[in-house]
Amino acid sequence: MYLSSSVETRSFRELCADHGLTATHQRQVLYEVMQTMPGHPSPEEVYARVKKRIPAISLATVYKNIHLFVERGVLKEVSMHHGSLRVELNSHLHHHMVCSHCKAITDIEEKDLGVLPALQRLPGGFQVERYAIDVIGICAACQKTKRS
Amino acid sequence: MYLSSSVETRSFRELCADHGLTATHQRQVLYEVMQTMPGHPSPEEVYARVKKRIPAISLATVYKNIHLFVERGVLKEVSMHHGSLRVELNSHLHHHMVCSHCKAITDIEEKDLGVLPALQRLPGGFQVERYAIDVIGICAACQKTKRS
DNA sequence: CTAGTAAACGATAATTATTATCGTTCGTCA
DNA sequence: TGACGAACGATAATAATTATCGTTTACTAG
Repeated sequence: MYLSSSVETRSFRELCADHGLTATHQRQVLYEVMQTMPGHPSPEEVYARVKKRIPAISLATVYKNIHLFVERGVLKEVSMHHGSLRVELNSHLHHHMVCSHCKAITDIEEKDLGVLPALQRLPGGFQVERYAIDVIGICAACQKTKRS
Repeated sequence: MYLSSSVETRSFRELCADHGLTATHQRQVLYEVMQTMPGHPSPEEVYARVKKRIPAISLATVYKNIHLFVERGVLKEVSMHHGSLRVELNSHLHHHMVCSHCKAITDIEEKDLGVLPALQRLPGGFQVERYAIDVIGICAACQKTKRS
């Protein structure tokens, strides 16, 4: 298995170089497939698509590369994923700061966020219940620990 | 097993009545335990605490009641949970509308949200990477389907 | 206060999602 | 081209969640 040398390939190799990734055929197909999936696919859905072009690919490879891509900023996860459901009492209005490194969740008061989005007419007759804002970044502890 | 008739119990029964739930001992303890957990506990963590007061309780009961409480608005989930990881290409700035009924995710442009939160000094030296805003509500399709 | 009935419970099997392991193959660089 | 670490594929293992089902409980009417 080898990489072709088309224009698309060249730019994919650049993308990998920019993000410190080695360029493999699997990663290229995964990336190209993602470009054809405008929604918010799950790993299984991505796997199904990639499998059409690389029938021998392993689901584990898809998972590993999705995580790598997210880590390096090529992909992002749609809502923060904490491994398990997290709940809280539905009391006063507040939002969350989530550490993208250690996944720790801290409350933040709505007023500390500054100006809030105004409730407007939203597309498609969507009936708004509430906003949930995640401020994603690196917590103080992980900043000290340096580098991921 | 029976319910005591303390003041706390009376208000818990009211809470259940308000949310259309039958008042059971397990639910009362679950609710009281949640009041002592200010963070963002997982079902397992809640289970561990509840088990101290009701050693015979089943993990399944904790899951079932957490879901019920979330459904009826007594609890809320910290980040939307889609059953599996969801990813998207990290392209232009946008956020998401999430249907709390069918969990469908739709993109929404940042400008369509109205005013955005201003980046301010955040508590604890948290270094912000980005905001992720979920507009939670009921999508048009689920509004037609009426009532959950 | 007691019986009837639907809802809730507990135990546990089953399912889903994700991660770890490990022997083989590939990509990079000298 | 050859060495070596990274990535891959297969698959076992783990973690999280849900389904099933027989028993018990809460609510209502009498």
